[in-house]
Amino acid sequence: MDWILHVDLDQFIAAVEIARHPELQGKPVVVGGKGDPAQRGVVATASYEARAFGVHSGMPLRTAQRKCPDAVFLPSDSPAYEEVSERVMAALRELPVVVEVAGWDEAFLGADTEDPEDLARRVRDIVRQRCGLESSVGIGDNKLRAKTATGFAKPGGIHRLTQADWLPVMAHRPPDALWGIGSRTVGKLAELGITTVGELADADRDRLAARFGPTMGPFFRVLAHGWGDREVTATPYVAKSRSRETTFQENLTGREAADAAVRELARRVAHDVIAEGRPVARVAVKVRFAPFVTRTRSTTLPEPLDPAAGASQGRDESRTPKPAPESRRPQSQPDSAELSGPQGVHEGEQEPPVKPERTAVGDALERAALTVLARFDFDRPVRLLGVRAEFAVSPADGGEE
DNA sequence: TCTGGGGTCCTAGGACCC
DNA sequence: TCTGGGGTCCTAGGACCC
Repeated sequence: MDWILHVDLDQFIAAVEIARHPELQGKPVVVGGKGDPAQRGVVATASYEARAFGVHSGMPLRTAQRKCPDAVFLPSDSPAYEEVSERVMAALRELPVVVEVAGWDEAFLGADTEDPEDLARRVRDIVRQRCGLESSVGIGDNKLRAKTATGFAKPGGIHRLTQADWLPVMAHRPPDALWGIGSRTVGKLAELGITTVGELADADRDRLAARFGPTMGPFFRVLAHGWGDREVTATPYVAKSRSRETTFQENLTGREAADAAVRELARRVAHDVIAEGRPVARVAVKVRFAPFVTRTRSTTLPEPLDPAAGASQGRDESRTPKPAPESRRPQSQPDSAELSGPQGVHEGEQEPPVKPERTAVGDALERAALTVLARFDFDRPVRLLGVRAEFAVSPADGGEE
């Protein structure tokens, strides 16, 4: 029989840090931001010992320190987590299952087995043996139920949830117990008199459609019944966009500071885009003004900017005074490595992760981002800036679906 | 609770075209 | 001149997830 398993690593990021700092075992550990609770940043993951003090993901580091003054604070080190994550996924692929990666610390497994609990034990064993990490496994007859089951399995357990026990288990819970419903939707549902999964399952489709739109409304009802997708695919995930953003330790004031910061971000995005080698169709800029108002503006490039195609790109030639220094051919190896002037690094700002090399794609992305940025008013202090590049949809994977 | 960083998908209005 | 209807693209914003 076909089953779907959902594996989720327990306190993943904290567990990776504890594995390489064994002296932290058993202590409250909080990972996030730059690891300095005095600075702006939020908790990425807290160890179970820290959670006992009320610390949880998304909480400002400052707050976490107030709740748990003895916690050890560590900076977030994404390359390290990525590497461990890949080892975990490789371990899972040793089993007779189809592995669909669903994030750094989770995956869906498709399996044909008569004993899914036994398979789940083997999953936990192999992840522990190969990577030294604990995990929890949900078993279901579709992805939603497997994923939901994992919540009941944690920490370090196994739980099965199917059609037969979905409503008995879920009906009395609030709607945000459902994967895909968050606090905003809970509020709007409450206005309709819907406060539980059971009530949502019985709600009128048309009423939901009128409130949430023709797709989302009926979808919420479907979720409440625990209905969903059973397809597990090993096809690697292909990103639709790449972005970089920074929250400044001190708010920025004035257009010039914003220009400099956006240049730097555009260079970093260009670096990622070049590594990907796929054409960019749109460029967006995000500005978060103090206190916390976020605005996004974007532009479709006159023609897709192709890192594999050398010069000519992006911005309308008419208004770019000089032709971009052509970075001809090998896109993975940019030519003249030259810093872009007194690049706008502010006070305590970021480690420069990659030297901003000058490339045709970088130049074009920078110009486009600056043009979009120029459409904002800078009458308020800025706490965050971001630049995003959206890839052109290739005919091959585009169109349908 | 003074709120990170990296993503995805849906909605809705306006422009534009036939 | 008081006026239709449909399709598609572009843009901004909202919501959610890890």
